[in-house]
Amino acid sequence: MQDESKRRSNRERSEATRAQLVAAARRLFVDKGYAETGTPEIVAAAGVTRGALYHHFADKQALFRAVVESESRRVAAEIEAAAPRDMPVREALVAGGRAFLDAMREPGRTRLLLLDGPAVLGRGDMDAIDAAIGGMRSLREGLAAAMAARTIRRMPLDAVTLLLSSAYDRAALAVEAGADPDIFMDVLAAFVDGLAAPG
Amino acid sequence: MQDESKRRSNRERSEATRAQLVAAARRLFVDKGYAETGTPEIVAAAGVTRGALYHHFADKQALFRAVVESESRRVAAEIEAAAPRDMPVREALVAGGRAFLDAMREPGRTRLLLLDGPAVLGRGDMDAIDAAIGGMRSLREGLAAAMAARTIRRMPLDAVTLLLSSAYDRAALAVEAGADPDIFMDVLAAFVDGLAAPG
DNA sequence: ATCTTGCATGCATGCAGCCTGTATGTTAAT
DNA sequence: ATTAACATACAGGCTGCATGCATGCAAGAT
Repeated sequence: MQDESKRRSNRERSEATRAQLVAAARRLFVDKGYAETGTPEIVAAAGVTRGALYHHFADKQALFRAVVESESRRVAAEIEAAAPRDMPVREALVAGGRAFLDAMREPGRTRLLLLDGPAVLGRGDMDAIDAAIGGMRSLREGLAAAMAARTIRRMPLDAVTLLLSSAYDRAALAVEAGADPDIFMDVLAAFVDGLAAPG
Repeated sequence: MQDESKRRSNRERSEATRAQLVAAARRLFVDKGYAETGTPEIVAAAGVTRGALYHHFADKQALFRAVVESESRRVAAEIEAAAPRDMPVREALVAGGRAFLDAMREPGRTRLLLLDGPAVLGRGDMDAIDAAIGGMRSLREGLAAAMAARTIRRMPLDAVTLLLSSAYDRAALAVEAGADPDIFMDVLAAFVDGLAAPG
């Protein structure tokens, strides 16, 4: 076993420190919320000092943003794994929705992405993150495909995406609060089917 | 002009002080957000001291809750004025939705009720406020009437209410961000019509 | 009816603890 | 030698509480 804690390159050190900070921050932000979590607590959990934190991140909010982006990426990955692009459009929408609700049951995700995220980063920034790397991107693509295939009516794509995405978000919150996922899946499916093209 | 600033009864003093605190807090919470607004700033704007604030409210969060409840009541009042109980059910749903979007254009309401509210008070408390005194109560009643009249299908009422309410919320945010209200009204109407009972 | 007496209410001030962001110092990589 | 990666120390601000004071108020005594 050669010495692995010393003689690290700067790149390695930075990446390790950043990862530890993001991981520790995620745990604490999830457990206590953004406002109630102090940077002294975060750096203690990460095993570094506040100097390291403010070397790698501009401020506490920037660290939070890193946590949110990481989490958003994971949710999107789970959705895309469950609803690949070559799946039939309606089936993909249902499977993607189901995967989203499942992914959001991972503890802390609703708090990070749906409660603290919008309040701390602003709705505009959260929408940008969601549209770029989050689950909303998948939904938008699915709806676009469904419109192209005439599975659902042609409607303003961005507006439909935003509103449906919002309904999915609220369903995730309800499920975490103890509601039955199947009931919400059914209602969400009814929403989508209600947009079906006539004929 | 008789002396009106002195010799106030205790009740009058309390109500005046509370009202000034809530009004000043509302302005500042709207302008800068909950976290960025300090109690020294609030009491200065209200013309009182921090002692008065902590005499009337348990903490900063309790003051925020008072602001949110007041705002929620006003939104609900506007909705009920536009969609009285004796209106035909589908018409009432549309009129109520329109009134909600209009009411939410009052500056600051989206921030108070849709961004800071859930983060500061928690989704559970915000849902409780919304269901008890806010716009969600009207929506729930409208949907219940529509189901009873077979205007829309019979579905789990609470789930439908929650998801539709969430879509309306997101529409309000989009409108405030500059989107065209008519587009979102159309999409929301399509959602409701998609739930129409067959036949 | 008025007066006094005791208590509760409404509020002001000062304090203790904590947190954030920055500036400065130190060690290790390049 | 120069710079990156951190550690430490400091300044300012904020929250919640504890204490102190003045006024309203209720009830009995006169």
